[in-house]
Amino acid sequence: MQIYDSSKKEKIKFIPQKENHVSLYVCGPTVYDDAHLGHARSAVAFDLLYRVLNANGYEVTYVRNITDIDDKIIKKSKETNKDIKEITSFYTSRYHSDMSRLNVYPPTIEPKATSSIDAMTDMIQKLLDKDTAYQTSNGDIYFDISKDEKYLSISHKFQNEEEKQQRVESVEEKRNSGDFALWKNAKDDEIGFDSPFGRGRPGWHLECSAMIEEYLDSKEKEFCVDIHGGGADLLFPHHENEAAQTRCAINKEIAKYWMHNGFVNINGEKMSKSLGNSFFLKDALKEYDGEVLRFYLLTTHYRSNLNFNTQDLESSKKRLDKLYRLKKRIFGIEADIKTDFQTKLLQALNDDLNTSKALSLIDEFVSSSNETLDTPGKHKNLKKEISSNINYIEKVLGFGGKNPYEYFQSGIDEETKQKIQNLIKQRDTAKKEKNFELADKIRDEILSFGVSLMDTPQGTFWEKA
RNA sequence: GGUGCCAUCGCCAAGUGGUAAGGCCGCAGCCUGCAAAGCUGCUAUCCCCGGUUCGAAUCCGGGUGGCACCUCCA
Repeated sequence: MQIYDSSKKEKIKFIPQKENHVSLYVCGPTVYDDAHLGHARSAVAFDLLYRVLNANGYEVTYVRNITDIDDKIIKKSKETNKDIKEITSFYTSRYHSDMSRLNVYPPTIEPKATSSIDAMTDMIQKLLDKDTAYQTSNGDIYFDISKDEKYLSISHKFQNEEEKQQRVESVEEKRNSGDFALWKNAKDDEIGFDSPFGRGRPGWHLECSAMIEEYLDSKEKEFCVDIHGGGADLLFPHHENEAAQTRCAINKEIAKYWMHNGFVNINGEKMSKSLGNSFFLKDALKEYDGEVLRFYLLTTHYRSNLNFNTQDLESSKKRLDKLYRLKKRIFGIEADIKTDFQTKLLQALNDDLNTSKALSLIDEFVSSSNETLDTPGKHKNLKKEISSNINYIEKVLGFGGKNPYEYFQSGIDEETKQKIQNLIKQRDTAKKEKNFELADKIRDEILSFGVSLMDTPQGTFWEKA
């Protein structure tokens, strides 16, 4: 496999530290609201990586955290007058159900920040002991970036002398303007955890370093994890700070490879809460099947930005529809045959997850399969190959696994389905009697349910339009 | 202001030195009672200007335009 390392800024051969085993850590969501498409993009991108690693025969330990203590959560708690725990458990389960709609596998381990407080305070203690961290008079603890010689080596952010010496007025006791909080002292009524340094809560960057050490660190190896991933906006300062903490606390680099996914843009601008242009995944899921959204998110290479628009989403739906129509044609046939197509598909994905290439291979596979199926004959072998290929597509790309009839009829209630079936029978009768005028009239009626009809030698089928 | 990414057909999008994949849309045809679905065919010289090279969308230099990070952010 080749992957693009966003810290080295080049595509390089992927070699895990342990043979046949990969440790993967991805920054997960802060659970204070529903997930938007951007969260979905990141989850889908790394789910794809997870699947492709598996397809290459690696055993993968995949950790994705849940940030369940944070200023935004506290804010939400105050606004809604709800307990923090209530908010975080609610949005965690919402996140899980949204992601499962997108066929995103659960990670191997999904630790919560609040469950790793001890690991975090241990790390802070190590940093305090080395004077790489310091406590201010109000009880907050900061990381001193000047103590880390390799600071900025991950993001390559340039900081000039002026900037380095510049003090942020609000925190006068900070040694360097770039110093970041490891521990925030709890004010009177705020939520807090007891620690050797007083009651408080951890800084955001700290949890990933602590969790990686707790769950993934291969002690005897050079790097804590093989791959560390997240959204491109996390490269700086989040990942830079994580790396600094780990480097200074336990004297090793946190990750061998860094991978960052691009954004979902709306009208050319990054989708974000603060810009007010985000929309919830759950709303998109009302209109489109989760697999359509997943397919759409995969049309653009994970590192590029994806400019959201419904025209392209529609185009993705049509491409996925075609795969499912092919699946209908071989319905009932199950097989597991190795094919050239599968090799090519994996090859494309092994090249830094080239999904555009992979998807184009699928289009060609669907088209050529249909072409052959259109010629007279039983095509028994071909059908087995098609079935195997679709199963493989589901395995590595995460779509195409549904029952094709259910896929096309999802969102239509039973009563309507029954009505449609009855009308189809009436139309069949009219057709047999060559009463095409009536048949067409009935078809118009059926179409008004928002479905389309197709007459085949096997009978008349309908699909949600 | 500092740092970085990007610019390929109406739309989406691969290709990163050897003569432009694929999809959507559109047009024509086959099939069909008519449709739908499916199939076939047709549609670009790669933002601009220089340079390197036998050869560049691909490398270098200079423009222009867009976006991101530097503050919470997938």
